[in-house]
Amino acid sequence: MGVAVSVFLSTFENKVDRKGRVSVPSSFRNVLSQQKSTGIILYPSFKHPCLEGSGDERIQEIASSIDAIDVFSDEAENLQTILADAKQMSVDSDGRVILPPEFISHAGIAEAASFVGLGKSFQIWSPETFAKHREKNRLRARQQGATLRIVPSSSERT
Amino acid sequence: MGVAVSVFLSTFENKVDRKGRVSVPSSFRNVLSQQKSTGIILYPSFKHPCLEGSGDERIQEIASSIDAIDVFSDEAENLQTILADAKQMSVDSDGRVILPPEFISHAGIAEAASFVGLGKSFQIWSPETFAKHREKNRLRARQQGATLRIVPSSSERT
DNA sequence: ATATTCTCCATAAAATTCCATATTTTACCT
DNA sequence: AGGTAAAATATGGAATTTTATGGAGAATAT
Repeated sequence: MGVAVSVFLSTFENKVDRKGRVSVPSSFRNVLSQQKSTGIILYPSFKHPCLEGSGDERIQEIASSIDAIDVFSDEAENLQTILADAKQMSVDSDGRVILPPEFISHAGIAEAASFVGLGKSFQIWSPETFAKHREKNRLRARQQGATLRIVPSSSERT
Repeated sequence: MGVAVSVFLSTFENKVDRKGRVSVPSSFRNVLSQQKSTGIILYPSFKHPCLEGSGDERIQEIASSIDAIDVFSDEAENLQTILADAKQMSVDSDGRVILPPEFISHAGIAEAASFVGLGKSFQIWSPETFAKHREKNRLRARQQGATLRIVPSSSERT
């Protein structure tokens, strides 16, 4: 396996069996193991009908972010909601996770699930729903294209 | 091989076999290895029917850029679209990459692919499509009188 | 005991590595 | 400069490994 970049990248569609099992894309598993994550954290997105996922160190960052902001702000409540709804899922020896029923219905997932890489985190969508979402985004990105401002990373990595 | 320049330069046309494999021009591979890239990042262009390519440190920059801005902004989602569509492809021991089916159809590639050097990055086109694109660009440049301001690159990374 | 969850195994499909060869480029020698 | 040998490149195909996925059996809890 090529020495994968340490970010969640690209989109993969995998089947969900009747037990709610679905394979985590192998490249995602590589990122997770590089992050030394034992499992993955999942929580329903409050902006979209999808699930947000990440290695378990990411949730630490979210937790710290809460302390850094006004306790009674909307943002604080949003973040607290994340923690309240988040679940730690284990990845089995075959590289699969089990999506809990609440999560499946929140994302409207049926036969299959799309794992969407977003860098430091990823999302899980119903493939059909994601297709629409992606179209919308691509259209807007094309119009705003010029605003894709890339920060020249001055030495990332640890 | 001449003292390799550190930018992607010139245009090369190579054949695509039925598995989607295509040789990366050797001069491009030199640039990549100089950047210490293990593979290349590819994603479909917003603007054109072609693929954008670069060394894989670029994706690191995009991922960091997302963290630098408001997570829920349009801009963040624009950048995320790139990550969701991007793929890291490894260059095999024979210097080839595999173009995934979605990419091939986005660029309308069939028998062959043109690698077009753009300096810091490159594009991959269907040769026929690129020929037309090139003509159009030439024409417009002639009409508008292309101007180019050179930025005196003060120490261009190592 | 029964239902639910977790492990383990089997297989098909897909991706990756390896090998062979033709063509081109570069180096070297006379 | 010309010619030849050596190296590098591009390209096709085969073999091997990895991944995804379905199902059966073991463990656990109710």
